[in-house]
Amino acid sequence: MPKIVNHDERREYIARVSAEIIAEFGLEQATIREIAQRTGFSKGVIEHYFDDKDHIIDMALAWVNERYLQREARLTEGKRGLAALEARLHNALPQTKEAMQEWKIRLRFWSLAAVQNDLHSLQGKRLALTRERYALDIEEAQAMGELNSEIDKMHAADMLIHFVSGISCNTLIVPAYYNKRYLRQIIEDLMNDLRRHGGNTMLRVATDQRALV
Amino acid sequence: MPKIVNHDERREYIARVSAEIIAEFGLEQATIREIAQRTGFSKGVIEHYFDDKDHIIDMALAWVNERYLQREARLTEGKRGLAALEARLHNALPQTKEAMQEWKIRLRFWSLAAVQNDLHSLQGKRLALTRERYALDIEEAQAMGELNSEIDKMHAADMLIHFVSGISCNTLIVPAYYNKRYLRQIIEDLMNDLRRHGGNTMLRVATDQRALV
Amino acid sequence: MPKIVNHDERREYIARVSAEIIAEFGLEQATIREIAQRTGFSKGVIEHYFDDKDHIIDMALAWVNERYLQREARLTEGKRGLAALEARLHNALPQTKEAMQEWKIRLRFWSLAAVQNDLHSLQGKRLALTRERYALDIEEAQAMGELNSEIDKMHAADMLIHFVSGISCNTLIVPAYYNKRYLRQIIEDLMNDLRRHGGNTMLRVATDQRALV
Amino acid sequence: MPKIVNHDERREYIARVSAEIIAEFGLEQATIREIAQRTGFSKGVIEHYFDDKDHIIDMALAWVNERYLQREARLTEGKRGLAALEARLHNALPQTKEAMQEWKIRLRFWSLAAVQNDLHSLQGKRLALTRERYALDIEEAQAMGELNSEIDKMHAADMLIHFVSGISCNTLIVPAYYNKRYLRQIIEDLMNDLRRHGGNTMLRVATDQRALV
DNA sequence: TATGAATGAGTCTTCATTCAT
DNA sequence: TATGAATGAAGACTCATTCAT
Repeated sequence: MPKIVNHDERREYIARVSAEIIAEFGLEQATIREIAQRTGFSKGVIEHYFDDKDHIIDMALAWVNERYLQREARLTEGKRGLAALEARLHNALPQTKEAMQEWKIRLRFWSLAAVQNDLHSLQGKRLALTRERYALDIEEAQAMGELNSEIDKMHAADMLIHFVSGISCNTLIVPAYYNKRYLRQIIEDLMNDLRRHGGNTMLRVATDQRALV
Repeated sequence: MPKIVNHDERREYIARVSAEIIAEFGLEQATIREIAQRTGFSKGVIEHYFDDKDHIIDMALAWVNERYLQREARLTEGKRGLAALEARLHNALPQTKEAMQEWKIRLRFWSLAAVQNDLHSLQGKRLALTRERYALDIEEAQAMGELNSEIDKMHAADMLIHFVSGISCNTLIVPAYYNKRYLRQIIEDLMNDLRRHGGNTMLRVATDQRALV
Repeated sequence: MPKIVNHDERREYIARVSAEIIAEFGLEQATIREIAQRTGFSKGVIEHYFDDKDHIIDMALAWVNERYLQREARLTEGKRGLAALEARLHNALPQTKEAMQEWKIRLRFWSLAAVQNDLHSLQGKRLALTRERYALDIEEAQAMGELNSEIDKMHAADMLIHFVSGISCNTLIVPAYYNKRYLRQIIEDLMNDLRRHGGNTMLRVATDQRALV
Repeated sequence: MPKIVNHDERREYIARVSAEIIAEFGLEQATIREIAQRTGFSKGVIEHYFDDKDHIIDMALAWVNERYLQREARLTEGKRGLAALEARLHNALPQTKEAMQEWKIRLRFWSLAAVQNDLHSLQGKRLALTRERYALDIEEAQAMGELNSEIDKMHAADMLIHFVSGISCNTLIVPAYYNKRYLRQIIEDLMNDLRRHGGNTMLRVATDQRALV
């Protein structure tokens, strides 16, 4: 009998290492050789667990998304309405090494999806799921009287997503400017605005703040 | 007597073609051979005008940004305050083939900058310039009484940039969902909100609207 | 207590499956992995019964030849002279799925033997045996008065073998042209010629000649 | 200006060397690296002149066929009827190093075509052309009174092709048995038979038959 | 100034084979 | 006896870059 290996575990491990390489050096550097070296396996082993390079890359992205979702689930556990929304935002923005890593990978795949139409449907599904989660928070917040009930939850969810996407992208490319304090403050402002004015203003949130940078 | 050629013109031409390839097929497909073929020049000529491949790519990005800025200048000419801001937003969002192309390239470079720290300063400068232009519109709008004077112009400009970045990214990867009508509506909503409430609400903007998609 | 397995049976089974793969997809596709998958055995088992890949391939060819010979024996049973010869020809030509398969494999090994001198002796022996069987039919036909006794049986056998080889090769590579009806007709013509003219023809040409080899 | 290179010439050279490798060691050994080494070019040069490996192999086969045809044209020049046919047969059979080489390559491609249906049409065309050339000789021989006019020229041509194919295959795999003397004798016998009996034999069998195809 | 010939490093992928379990 | 994990060599192919002409 051969050595017993947990395939899923190993696949996950390889996917994780691949994700790390992508986040640290870029997709181009995530060669099979590099992955083999960093995992400590030989090239053949990598092939053993994955059909081809694309498969590895897909799994790396899936792994990152999965980690992101699990963290979100953990952080929002027991929370509802604005509290859940706040946790969700904190989890999404690149405030930690992990989230930063996720955004680097996500951004790389976005740039891929931008020129490969066959990826639109996959990205569309992922986005729709995220929108649903945000919308649910808003809906609950409305039910709990935390938010103005006139707000269109789907649209608001979309706005939040755009916001999160934009901030995160800009944080990645100019991290010195949009630092952790900035991100924390943004979320705090946003939540304060939502709590105090029921979802008014967004643009005004920073008026009573000191310089951020 | 050597043939007279306009170096800058040729350089620009090559940069433009490179940008087109990147936007259409991705950075990976923008090989020197492909660029040579599409421009009609030989590989040697390409090299003659550029140090190496990175140089070509840099110029392609610069060319795209230049085109974007010139278009913005043209569209905002004679406008001030919210009118200028509106023109700026219209110009930025991927509503046209050109803007779409620009975002595809921009996104690709962001994903590069996300893993190459040496690009941060360049991107930071570009971002700062954009922020300035937005902030100036806001300042003028405040001076003209169009906007609440309590608004922090730099922060508001940042918020707008995040917004624009996020919407544009999402449009690129799920263009069927975030279509042109959606983009137009978003800008209209935003401007209405700014005009009516002096910069309140953002999240509420869509409550009195029909479904967007 | 070890599991009891019939080694020869298993070896034959593996050889048969390998032969099928070779006939259907070519020798290159007959990888150990593919053979393992098709047989349902693990790669290790395959190796256990065969020294290496060459061994498998050799056995596949041997298996095909064995099947061919057994079918010939069955079809010629109780027949002598021209009747036996006719059955032999029918059995050899690629008129059935099986014979077609055999020729595909044979052809592949011929192309191997053509560049590997160490295979000449093996192929020479196989050919000699075939020549013997054909020659025996001719000898019996002569004894029975079916064929002109002046015919050199070895030479005639050779001619028939060349004929069969050539027709079969051409049938493999242009099956639409040399279809089953064509093959049937060829054999019929040949037998008619032999029966009517006693082989005064192609087969007789060498009768007044010295030994050739 | 770069070095001027005659592309066709170089392509032909590479094709020739590839053909030599195939004939000497087999198709599998005709790797790009080997071809590069034997031609004295680098791997990149090979790529420069050919789209991919298949292209090289195709050209190698084409080159061999071309050489064969040109030699045939040279040898049959000024000849008609049976004289031309005899020259054609002499040219085809593997009596020389060159012809031997050609058959090795031809055989390898036949074994490929046997399992790749997409090659049937190509092989069919080549075969048809050969059949035409043989048929023309026969037609002229009939016109000149050398051959029985009842002979169906297309069928006779086919028979000759089968014969040539079969003899050549067998010569390749058992060259010690079917040596040059054997081949020479075979042709002599065949021609004698045709001259003396007007082809009342093998070639005539189908005359009183319906169309076969 | 311009060409494209030439190079060789690097990529993914396939595979026979070995071997620990 | 049996499994499949692991290895590493070798294949085709792509590409930026160099350089003679």
